[in-house]
Amino acid sequence: MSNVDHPWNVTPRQAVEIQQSLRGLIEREDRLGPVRRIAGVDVGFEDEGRTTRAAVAVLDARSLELVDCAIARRPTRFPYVPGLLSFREIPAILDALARLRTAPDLLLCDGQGIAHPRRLGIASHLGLVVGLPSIGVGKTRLCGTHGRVPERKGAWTPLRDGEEIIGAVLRTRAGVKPLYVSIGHRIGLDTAIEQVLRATTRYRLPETTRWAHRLASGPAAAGA
DNA sequence: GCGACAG
DNA sequence: ATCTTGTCGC
Repeated sequence: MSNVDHPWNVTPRQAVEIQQSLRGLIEREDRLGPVRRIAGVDVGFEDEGRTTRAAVAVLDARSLELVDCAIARRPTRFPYVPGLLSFREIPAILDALARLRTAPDLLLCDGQGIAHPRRLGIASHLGLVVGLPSIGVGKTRLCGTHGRVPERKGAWTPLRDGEEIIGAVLRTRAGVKPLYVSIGHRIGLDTAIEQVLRATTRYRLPETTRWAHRLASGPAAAGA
């Protein structure tokens, strides 16, 4: 479990420096064992943003049934800055992960993986810190360009930044806005797309994300 | 200088 | 992210 350790109580400027020092550690090819349990990770806010609530939902990769979950709250101490999302949300996510009783084999995060200006979006950063394979599943684009995506479910178009392919714009359901899938850590793009589709049933978002989102933004009673 | 800008 | 009801369409 090759973790990485660095401070979280930093300034936006220092955060950028940390990203530059970690980008080279991201592994863009498959390096994962059997994927039996997949986890959805998401964050919500309470008290007008003063409290960050992170949630993790572990699902059986085959049945997509919830097998474990955890929630954690902590005061918000980093602002929302495009490109620095991980510094705002990861601290609370680490608390939630520590509360799990069942370890997941793969992480699906809300937000980008390497489809990021410095190739270290929240999914990549989290995967690196916890030492687990991860995938970035964003609902909207942070950077990169792409052509139109065929309407059929499963169709996708590469997301590019110059000559580099930084992700895939994937249609998880016909007729709705596509998802931005990118390598997080220890997984190749093809496998990432495959895993996202495998976790998606009849909705636009994969079940992992739907579970994590309802746990992170649902009634305050959830998990309290 | 003028946009763009994950959650 | 969050504030918020109804409504158009398959």
